[in-house]
Amino acid sequence: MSKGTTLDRRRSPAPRRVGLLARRLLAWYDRHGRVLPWRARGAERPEPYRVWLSEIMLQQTTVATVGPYFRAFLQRWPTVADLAAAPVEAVLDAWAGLGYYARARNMHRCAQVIRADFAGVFPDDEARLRQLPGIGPYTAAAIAAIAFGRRASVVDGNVERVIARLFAVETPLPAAKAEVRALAAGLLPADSPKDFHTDFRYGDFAQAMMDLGATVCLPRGPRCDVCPLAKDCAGRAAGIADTLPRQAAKALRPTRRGVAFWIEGPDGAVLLRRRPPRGLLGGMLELPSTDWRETDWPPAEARAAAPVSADWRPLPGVVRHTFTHFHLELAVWVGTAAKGDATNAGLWVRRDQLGDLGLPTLMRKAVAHAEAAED
DNA sequence: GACTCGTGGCA
DNA sequence: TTGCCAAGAGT
Repeated sequence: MSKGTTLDRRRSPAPRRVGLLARRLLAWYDRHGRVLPWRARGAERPEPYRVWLSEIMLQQTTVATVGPYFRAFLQRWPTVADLAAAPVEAVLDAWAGLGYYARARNMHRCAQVIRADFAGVFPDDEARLRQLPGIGPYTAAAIAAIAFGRRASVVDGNVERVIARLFAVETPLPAAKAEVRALAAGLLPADSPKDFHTDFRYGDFAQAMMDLGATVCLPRGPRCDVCPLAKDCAGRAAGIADTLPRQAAKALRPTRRGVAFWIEGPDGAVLLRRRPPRGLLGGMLELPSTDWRETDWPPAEARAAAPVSADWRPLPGVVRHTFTHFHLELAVWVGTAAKGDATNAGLWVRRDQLGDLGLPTLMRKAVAHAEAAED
């Protein structure tokens, strides 16, 4: 391949080249695109509800993790109206373990807006989708393209990586985001007279870009030998593809500490409570706990923070869990209380029902820690 | 722009 | 063990 044929980040490729590149990518997608539970087969378009549900779940979450949750939600709430009618606590409990719980709260609000303001029908354009709770730039574009065939530039983490390599963008993220978005938009074939009812498969193009990033243009060890865009790739030509995209240095994660209370009632039930509706693990069930802070908890201070008074027995060891921006070391104290002592402190749950409750992963670890110590 | 916000898999 | 990363959004 002669020099000067790769893509140049300083200017958009010519329209003819855009069209050829896009069709080459679609041809690759038709052969190598993944079969996924929410993806329509052949030329049909998937239901907007399925696309929306999957896209919310897939935010910062792997395909393998989402699969079982997607199927469970679809079975339990087959339509957006069913989801809107559910109590938000039921949605949160079904979401337990998936993480980023604001997604579930916003998704539920979104369903209610769709029902109340849109007669239960998803809007079919990017701008109106963007106004809905939990739907940001990426998800609005993805739904518009995949569910409605609209011309929309869909840029997720995969596409950022593909674009940064394809155009050899050496500016570190996140500063490079605007440039990457513009370059990605430049790869969409030109507008047809109207921006829909065209022949071009904008939805498949978006999914092709993401599949390419997920299966070929890998974060480490890109498989340029099987990439349909290799001969266009400026990063590969420069020998720097595997070093892109560059990333700004990330902050260190501090360690926070707390004490969780395993409180048994006289009949062996355990006291749980629901966390405040916003913030970390917002709206989720938990073992009652002190705040989580970087300094230690002297026993007297932890006792004062407990929801009931009891003759506490600290368990050996700690539960370790890492969140996005801090590590947590959670000690567990065991005590007993009369149910009357804990009025309004939470809800009593039988031990054999703890497994069905929809606890976030940290709390599952804490429960396991306490139960292991009881044996 | 900088933070906040989960979890599991992998090198 | 540690850090990185994954179909980002809200504030």
